[in-house]
Formats: sequence, structure tokens, C-alpha cells
Amino acid sequence: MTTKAALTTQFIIETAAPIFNKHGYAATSMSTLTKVTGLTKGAIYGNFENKEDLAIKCFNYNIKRIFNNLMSGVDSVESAPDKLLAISDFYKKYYKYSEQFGGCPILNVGVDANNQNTALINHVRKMIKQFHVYIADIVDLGKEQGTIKPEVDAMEWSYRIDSMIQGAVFMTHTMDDNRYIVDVMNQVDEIIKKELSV
Amino acid sequence: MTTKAALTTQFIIETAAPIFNKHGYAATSMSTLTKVTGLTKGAIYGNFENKEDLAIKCFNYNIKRIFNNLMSGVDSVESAPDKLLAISDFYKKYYKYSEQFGGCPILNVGVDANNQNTALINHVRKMIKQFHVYIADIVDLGKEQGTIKPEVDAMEWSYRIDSMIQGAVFMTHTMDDNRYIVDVMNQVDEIIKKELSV
DNA sequence: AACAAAAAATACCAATCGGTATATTTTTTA
DNA sequence: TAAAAAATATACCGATTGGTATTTTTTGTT
Repeated sequence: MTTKAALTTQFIIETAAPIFNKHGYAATSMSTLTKVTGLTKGAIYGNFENKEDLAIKCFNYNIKRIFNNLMSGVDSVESAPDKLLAISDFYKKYYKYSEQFGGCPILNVGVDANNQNTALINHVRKMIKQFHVYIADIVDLGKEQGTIKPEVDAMEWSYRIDSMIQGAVFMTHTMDDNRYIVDVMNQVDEIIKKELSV
Repeated sequence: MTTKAALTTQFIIETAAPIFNKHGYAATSMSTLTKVTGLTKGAIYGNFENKEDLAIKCFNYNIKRIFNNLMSGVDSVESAPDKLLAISDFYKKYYKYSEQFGGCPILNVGVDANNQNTALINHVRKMIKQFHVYIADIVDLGKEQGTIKPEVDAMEWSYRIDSMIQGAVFMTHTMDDNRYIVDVMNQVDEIIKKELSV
């Protein structure tokens, strides 16, 4: 079995992930990663193809953790509007929560990798699309439940809500002020209740 | 007089600005800038203190150009709601327009410099605050004109509108799809007409 | 405990990084 | 137009970059 190597691989990902996320791809050096892991280049390059390979795995690791956390809140309620409100709630606490990851990976890698790293930006786009489908599926579920207005365009509102989320995340992170995200998510709450809910 | 040096300084800024904006601070090297300008390090370091000094001046140059363009649209109409709609219009064309700058400097530098470069991020924050005051002033003007509802909180709505703008800019740039920004700005149009206008 | 295999450490590579001291060229002044 | 000053080019610096070939250590198997 490859128990040892798998553990080291995981350890490197967990340690490198917040650093890549916080400082960006170009500003994160492999020698920095040897320092923070306490390992050597032999260990890192023995477990990862190259810097890009590691960065992609770090991004995926961050996203999976965050998305799992978001889903656990959504799954804990049943009605579609409550599920949407759970997403909104998640983001109200997101600034503090995302500290441990070094900020929001969608925002950070989305901007950092754009025009820089094709493989990375494609992963970001894939995750954003997944998130849009995730929201739209909740809206469609609500239509089946009779809790969401039948005339609501699921994908359209998914785009809109996520645009508001990303803008709020950007503003809060850039201005280092939690009020932006809370205020925008309160707006989203209103939209869910007045525009989407039956 | 320092006519010659001033011209070179300006030429370097204009040439380097889109590169810094597109690739980020760390991923833009001084030797790349010697190549694109056709100048040498002697010329660049003779006109700028260091890399950071040049990057800041490039950011300010980009912002000034964009903001001047935005203002010319706003100034061409008189009523506050029309001025706000002019801002919205500006952003509907923003994706194509911002190509020449290498994307949106507020978004790019805001994310790139965060946790990386204190001087740069402070300049971004300053510009965002200026923009918020600019929008709020339009709203206040509208109250004086009687074209904006008196109970509207100018700064609050300024924050909200800009959050929506930034989210739309991020989504459109990251997904390389102009529809996000157009759809969100149409939403902003509705807000201006229904929530803010008398 | 001996051995093979896997994993990690070491030592090194050419290329590039931001930056500078000095030489050369260009421009301005007298 | 000659000298002074300013601007640019050249050549170089130590440090760091991502990456690799090789050696050493650790691990799992018998």
C-alpha cells in the first residue's frame, strides 16, 4: 500500500492550499512551500508533477471543503426557499470562515489565474458552473414543492444571485469590511422571499 | 526643463499599465517591461524608484482613464436617475472597453494586491471609496432635484450598486461571458427606476 | 533481521529575479 | 558650438526561481 505517500501528499496539499490561495500562483514559491511544510523539494516533487499540478490540487481541496460546508447547511432544511436562505446565511459568515483558506478561492484564483494559467482558470469556471447548477436545482425543486413561483427562470436567477454573492465577497475582502457581504446577503434574502417564493 | 524624461516616464506607464493589470504584480517582471517598451533598465530605473512605484503609477493611470470615461457619460445628462443609468450603461460596455487596459484594475489589483502589497491595496481602497462617494453624491443631487426619493440612503445604495457592479465584472471576466454584466446592469436599471427614482 | 521498494533529503542546475554602478549617449544651457 | 547636465544603455550583482539527478533514509515484506 501507499499509505505513507498518500498521507504526505494530503499534508502538502492542506499546508500549501491556504498559501496558494492567499498569495496567488506566481507569488507562491516552491521553496516557501518547503519551509512551511518542513519537507524538502524531493518530497514535494515526489508527490506532485510540478507547481501547477500542486496548485490545482490545492484549489480543488479548498473548493471541496467550502462547498461541503455550504451543502451541510442547505441539506439541513427542506423547503427550497429555506435552502436558498441557507446559502445566504453561509455567506453572511463567509468572511470570517474563509480566513482559514486564505480568502475565497473562487475570487482569488478566478482573478489570479485569468490570462495566466489555463488549467487553473478552467477549474475555476467548472466550479462556478457547478455552483450555478446547484442553485438552479434548488429553484427547480422549489417549483416541484410548490414553494417557488413556477414562472421563475432557475438558471437566470442562479446567475443573478451568484453575481451578487461574488460582488459582495470581493467588496468585503478588498475593503476588509464584513458589512458589505452582510448587507448584500440581506438583499438576497429579500429577493428570495419576494421575487422567488410563492 | 525635463520634457524628455517626462515623455519617457509617461510612455513607460502607458506601456506597462496593461501588463501589470493583466498579469498581476508578481507575474510582471522588470525585464518583460524592458522588452515591451524597447527601453533598458537604466531608462526605467532612472524614471521610477522601483517596481512598486511603477506599479502604483500604472494603477493610477488606468483608474484615471476609466473614471474619466465614465464621468463623461454621467456629465452628459442632467437628472440623477439618468446619471445613474449612465453608469449602468458604461458597465454594459465595460468588458469590451476594459480589454485595452488588460481587464478591470479595481478587480485585478484589488485581488492581486490583497495580502501582498500594502501600498497598492491602499490605493485600490481609496479609489473604491471615491467611487462610492461619487455615486452617493449623484443620489443626493437627485434628492435636491426631486428626482430621487427623499428616504433613500445614498451611501447604502451606493455600496449596494457597486457590489452588484463588481460581482458582475468578476463573473463576466472570469467566465469570459459578457451576458453576466449585461444582465446584472439591467437589474440595476430596474433598481434605479423602481427603488430610487421618484 | 535482511532485503527490496518506496519515499524523502541533498546537492545541484540554468534561467531569471529586482536592482545598481558605471559608461555612453542625448539633450539642454550658455 | 562647446561644456554641463540629464537621460539612457551596458554590464553586472547576489538572491531566488522551478526543476532534477542522485544519495540517503524510511517503510513494508519475507
